[in-house]
Amino acid sequence: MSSVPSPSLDDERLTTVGLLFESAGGLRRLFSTQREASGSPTVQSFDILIRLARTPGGELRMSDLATQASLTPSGLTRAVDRLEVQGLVSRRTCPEDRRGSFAELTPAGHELMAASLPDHLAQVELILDELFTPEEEAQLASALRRIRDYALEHNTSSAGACGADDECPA
Amino acid sequence: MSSVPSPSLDDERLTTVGLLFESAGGLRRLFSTQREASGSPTVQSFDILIRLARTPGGELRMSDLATQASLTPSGLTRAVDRLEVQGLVSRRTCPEDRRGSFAELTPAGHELMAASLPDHLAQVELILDELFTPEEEAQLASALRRIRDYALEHNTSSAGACGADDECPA
DNA sequence: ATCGTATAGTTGCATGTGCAACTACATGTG
DNA sequence: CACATGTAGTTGCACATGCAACTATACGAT
Repeated sequence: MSSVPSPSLDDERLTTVGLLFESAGGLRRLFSTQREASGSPTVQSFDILIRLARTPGGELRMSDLATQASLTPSGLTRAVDRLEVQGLVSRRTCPEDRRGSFAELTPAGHELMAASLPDHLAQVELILDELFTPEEEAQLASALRRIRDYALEHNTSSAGACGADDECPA
Repeated sequence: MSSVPSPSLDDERLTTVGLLFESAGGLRRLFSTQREASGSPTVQSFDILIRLARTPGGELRMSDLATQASLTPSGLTRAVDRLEVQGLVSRRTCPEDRRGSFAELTPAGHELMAASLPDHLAQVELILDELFTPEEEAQLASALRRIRDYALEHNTSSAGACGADDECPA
């Protein structure tokens, strides 16, 4: 009967990991449906735009942006292509390493973010403030940051281009 | 008072949300690369399989599985199609509601999970035990569960019918 | 009973994404 | 300097996913 001989199926850690995926996916969908109503760009596009907007200096290397957006270099190339066609982002060749490129918001991109961010921030605040106390939110952010940094460290071997954590706002 | 046009860009909550996406994406990639080495199914497939394996009774309605796997009904249909072709999952028509279907692991599916789970669990334990104390992990799980439940409650797929600019009062 | 509406799931089509191969530049070694 | 090796980013191709439209079943009203 008990064709499942592994009690490990009940392990709480598997639940935690499953919850991480579910919460991220669910939140993404939630943002997606709201965004759909306001005619704003897609969630993936918005994720890229907001990371550019939140970066001090306003520009990011393609590879860094790819990491932050959880995309492969190829996926990011295409995503930035689309944003460039829309006039929201522009590429700038890195002068010190001519292989590399920076992505930065155009004036139109900044405008769009300025127009979209209040709604988005309001929704985020509504959710987090309802679910968590400030301390709980800080603990959550800390825990997630540890997971992210672990993944960064163990994924593409050398990902240290970002210098310190604090340089990456998200 | 600064010249920054949108001070809201510095909001910590945006960072938290960004971390949620990054940590989930990073972890998914991490699992993906390890899984690639062991010749096991894709991460998306594995996510579906593990959720089936961990469900008491061993079967889930397609719609429930779609929600858990962060997929649309259409996406899940295709995913289960692939797993069915591989002989890992089978469909069973729900006797009480003939519109619905259950998905359940086949014997081969159970075998595969029994073979794959130890490695996966070991990796998960390695990560979580290194990053968190048991208390911290429980807090993290609790926080994520709240986010997931919030998203579940507010998504309902028909909520988009609100059409208003702000959030859905639903 | 019959109709109209709602729900579960599946398919056509378009798009986004990843992997592998490729180009362009950089860096180390003789 | 020439060459080999490594890195940043882009493209071809294949696949997975979402949206909208559709089928089949259930449920409620008259």
